[in-house]
Amino acid sequence: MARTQSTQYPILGLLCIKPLSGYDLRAEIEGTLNSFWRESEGQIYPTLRMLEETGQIVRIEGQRKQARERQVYAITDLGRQRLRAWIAEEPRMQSPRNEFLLKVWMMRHGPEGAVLAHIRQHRQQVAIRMAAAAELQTLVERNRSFPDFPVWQTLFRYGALMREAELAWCDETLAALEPLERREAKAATCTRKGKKLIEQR
Amino acid sequence: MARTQSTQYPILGLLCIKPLSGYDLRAEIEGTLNSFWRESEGQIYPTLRMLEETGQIVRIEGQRKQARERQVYAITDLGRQRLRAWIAEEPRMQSPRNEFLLKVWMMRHGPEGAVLAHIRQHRQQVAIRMAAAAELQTLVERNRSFPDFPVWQTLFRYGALMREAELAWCDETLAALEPLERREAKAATCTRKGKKLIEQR
DNA sequence: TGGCGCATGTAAAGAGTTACATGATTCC
DNA sequence: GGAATCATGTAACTCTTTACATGCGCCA
Repeated sequence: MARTQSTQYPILGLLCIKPLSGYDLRAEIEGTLNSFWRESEGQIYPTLRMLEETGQIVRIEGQRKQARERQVYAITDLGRQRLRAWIAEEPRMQSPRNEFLLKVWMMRHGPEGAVLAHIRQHRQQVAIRMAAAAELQTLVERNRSFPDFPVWQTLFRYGALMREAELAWCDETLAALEPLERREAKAATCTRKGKKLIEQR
Repeated sequence: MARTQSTQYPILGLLCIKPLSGYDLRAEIEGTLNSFWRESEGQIYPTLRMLEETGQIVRIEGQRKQARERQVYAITDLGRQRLRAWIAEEPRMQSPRNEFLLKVWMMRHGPEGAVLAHIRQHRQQVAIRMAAAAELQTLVERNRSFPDFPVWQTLFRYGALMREAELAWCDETLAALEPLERREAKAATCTRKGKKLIEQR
């Protein structure tokens, strides 16, 4: 048995705000939840069908008569109930799988400077996300009166704190490891030269 | 097509340090990589076999004659080469899937106080991990002369920075949301009473 | 002799990714 | 008429999880 499916919950959560189509859901997850949730295309439509079959959502627009007609779904009381129960459960901690840090950990087994380049690029990507988040936040600021506004604020804050910490780490680490790698690169070059000489004998 | 398998790389990385058995690998990943990598039990042994078949590791102890005999593996030049190539590739960013933050985002759709309780528990777990990391760090401090020591230091630092930010966020958020939820709980109680009266009519 | 830790493995099932196929509508 | 965007969906594949099976050696 694999773990239980989690795709359904962000869908139910979004439908709590207002009825949406599969396409909308995808855009919404991509656009506003993307800092802490991702959903792959091939997962949304089957999940919508499952949720409809189990009575947690209903189709309120589009009868699937015409092909590719826009289907809009709304959450039902049962759906709201299920979501409520899930929220109350203790969240399963995402066991992390961070390729970036794994590569940092192994940096001495990779080509010279490769991981330092990864760190520099990571720093840049974080900076870009930071700017994007700031932009999104100013957009959301207009809905100050929305009841979810305070919670959204805390999530922006979460992202900001993490990204700040990440940037600080990148700077620290580059400062600490760049001179080190340069020194080792020199040493390695010497060794290689030495080896070559020996092999040439 | 799913993404390419990543289990093999932490295994190769650990075997770069010294030869290990499947059991050791599991313990090592659980014990020292656990802040940024996880590996499920059922994945290690099949991966070891695959790596052996493709010549990236070799068995240097245990002939599989006796059942359940300890099998120790060492990395080969080919394995080292493959690992090197993988490290040089740009790391794929982990698209996040954070149930905890998803529940925070939906907190108004869950039972009163449930998510605040999650946040309090989260804070506690982070504090525990913080202490565990500090302990591990003092242990590692003894190997100052080890060539990987500077890199390990930066990884400890990464964990410390993230956990600090996480704790700060928990405190901030609890301070911001606790009074809010109390106020809303009161309002909701009034509403419910009102509804009941109406239904009793 | 019975329990615990070391140790290696297998099987089933489902979750999730990727890539592709198809068609409607809008706008130039 | 054609390109871009909106929109729904399927198929193949494989990774990962979970739970279980097996057996050795130690030691109280």
